[in-house]
Amino acid sequence: MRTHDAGTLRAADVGSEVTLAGWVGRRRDHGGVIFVDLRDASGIVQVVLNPDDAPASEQELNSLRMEFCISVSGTVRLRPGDMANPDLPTGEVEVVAAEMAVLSPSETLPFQIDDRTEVDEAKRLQYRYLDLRRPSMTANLRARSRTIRAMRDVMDDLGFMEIETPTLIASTPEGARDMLVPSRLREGSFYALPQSPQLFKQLLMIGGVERYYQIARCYRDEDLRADRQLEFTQLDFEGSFWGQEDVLSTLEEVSIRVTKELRGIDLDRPFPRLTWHQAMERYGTDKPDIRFGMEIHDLSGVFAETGFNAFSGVLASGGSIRGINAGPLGLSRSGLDGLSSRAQELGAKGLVWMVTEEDGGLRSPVAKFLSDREMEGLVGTLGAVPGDILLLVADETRTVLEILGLIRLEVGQSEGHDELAYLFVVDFPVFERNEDGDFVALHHPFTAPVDVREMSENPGHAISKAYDLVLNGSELGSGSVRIHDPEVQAKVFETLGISDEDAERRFGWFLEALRYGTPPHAGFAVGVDRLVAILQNAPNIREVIPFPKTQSGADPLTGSPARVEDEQLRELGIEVRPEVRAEWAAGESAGG
RNA sequence: GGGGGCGUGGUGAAGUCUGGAGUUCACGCCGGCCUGUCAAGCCGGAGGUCGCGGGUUCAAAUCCCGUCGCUCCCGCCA
Repeated sequence: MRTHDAGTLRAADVGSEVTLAGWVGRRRDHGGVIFVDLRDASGIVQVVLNPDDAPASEQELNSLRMEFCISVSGTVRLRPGDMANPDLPTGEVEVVAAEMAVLSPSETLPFQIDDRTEVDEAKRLQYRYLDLRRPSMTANLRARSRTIRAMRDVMDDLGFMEIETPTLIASTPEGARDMLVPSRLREGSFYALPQSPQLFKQLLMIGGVERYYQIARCYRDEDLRADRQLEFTQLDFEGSFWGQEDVLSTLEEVSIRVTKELRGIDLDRPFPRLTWHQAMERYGTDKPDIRFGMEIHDLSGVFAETGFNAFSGVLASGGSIRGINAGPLGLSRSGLDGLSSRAQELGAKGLVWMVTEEDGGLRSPVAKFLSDREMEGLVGTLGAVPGDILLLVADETRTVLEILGLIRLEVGQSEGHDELAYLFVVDFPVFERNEDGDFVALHHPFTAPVDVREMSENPGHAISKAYDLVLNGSELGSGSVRIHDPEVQAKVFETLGISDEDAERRFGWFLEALRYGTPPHAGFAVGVDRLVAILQNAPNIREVIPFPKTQSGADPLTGSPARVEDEQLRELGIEVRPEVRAEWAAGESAGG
């Protein structure tokens, strides 16, 4: 149907007879000659429709509109005179049409297909097939494809085998909510869609596979965010006779190859590393953006003897005072007060700002409560120079770090991702406490502790062989050395408060599998959507997912999720509660 | 579950704070002119219950209450 791709034509093609097909990007009708920007997946080339050449009937030529799908046969020639368009890769040439045919006309578009205007996202999703014609979306899809191919190339080079694991699995009520799928053959029972292939890839290790990977679709039924969808894609891999360094080095390989592919730059290795504890202390988060400094400093020593009640009270109750040097932010008094109220929104009692003066003194609403020695200590600890703005929070240490971590991002983080800062965070704790004070696994309960005895005796401080890959403040993925000893696995369940009975019921099959000569193994999962989004400078992962869901989990194009026929429910042994049906009825009568 | 932002011809925006005729700008659409433009240009035209419902008022896009949708964030995401 065609001989060439529109976007590939160059001066070297001059004189060629070509047949192209694609869409009318723009039409410039001069009454006589008509110029059409013909767009296909490869790009754009200018087509000249001259009525003197009678490429089609006059009526057909005049009927051409945006996004008509057409085919054109003609000759490639250099553009005459100085009419080359340097903004187009094909700008030196044009195709003079001898024949033009409308393959498929288009109705007037619901929105313009154009990267310059930002159309309401619900509208874009409703007409996603049109949205995908926009050059930025085409570029994102291509980048995603190249990313996944580069990942497969790396994994193949390293001797990994690609294996598919099931997506209809048993629910293990731990962690995120499972997406459930009712079983017809066993009424009243449900499959779960996997949150990750975790247990299956461990079974593959026990099965002697040694090196597995998969581009795996994963599902978590939790609230959506800019970087979270109900379903998402991970590069999931696992290796036997492997430790942490094998995994991290593989991750470097993958990141370097993908970054080279999409950005054309060579990353240095090894990637920087922080322990979880360092990350929390210096950045107030386990996924620091290290493209900029503004590190958190402990100022409790500076204020040990302070007469400022707000600070001394916090210290007396075991909290701490910490701060960042935000540099010369260029904020007004009201802007600074805005930061204070933002900190309060985030859960701090307050945030104190100080501006460093030319004479080394500090201007601040609380300056009058501070001694000269305290001010000197502040300026010294935070390395402040005149004009620098210092932001302090006093509270329970955990709160202080969290708030300063968030404020640091709000005042310091740059908008896009021109610069890339990959980082490994290692030495995560095995457990954290939930709101009830019970231990829960910070990573997942199959993660190996560094020291089993330490884990039993002092679970709150035990370190695990778990690690994260972070890029520009985003968690790209997590992994760990897994437990291969059933005794250790049982101890972890015990510490988590899972009884032997419970563990046997939920994971008995897995504990049994561990007893048959399980090799030591370790692995990781990289979030493909997040990685591509960052490398493409996209504001959220929906931009790199062809058909994403809205924040309420809906697809405006196909109407999912949707109700089903009562007959379907009956077959599954499922009933919709009467109050839900009442809501449906109310919603239908209320309308819009 | 909670907090913030947004919703105005087909699209994007201004107008909303401080109520006074559906006003304005750009794109698109329809018609006309135009044979070298490339976000083509010029002239003319059509097109909107200002998301929806209620309230206040002589008067509501504008103020108040509720609701729906989209979005960002907190919770949640082993």
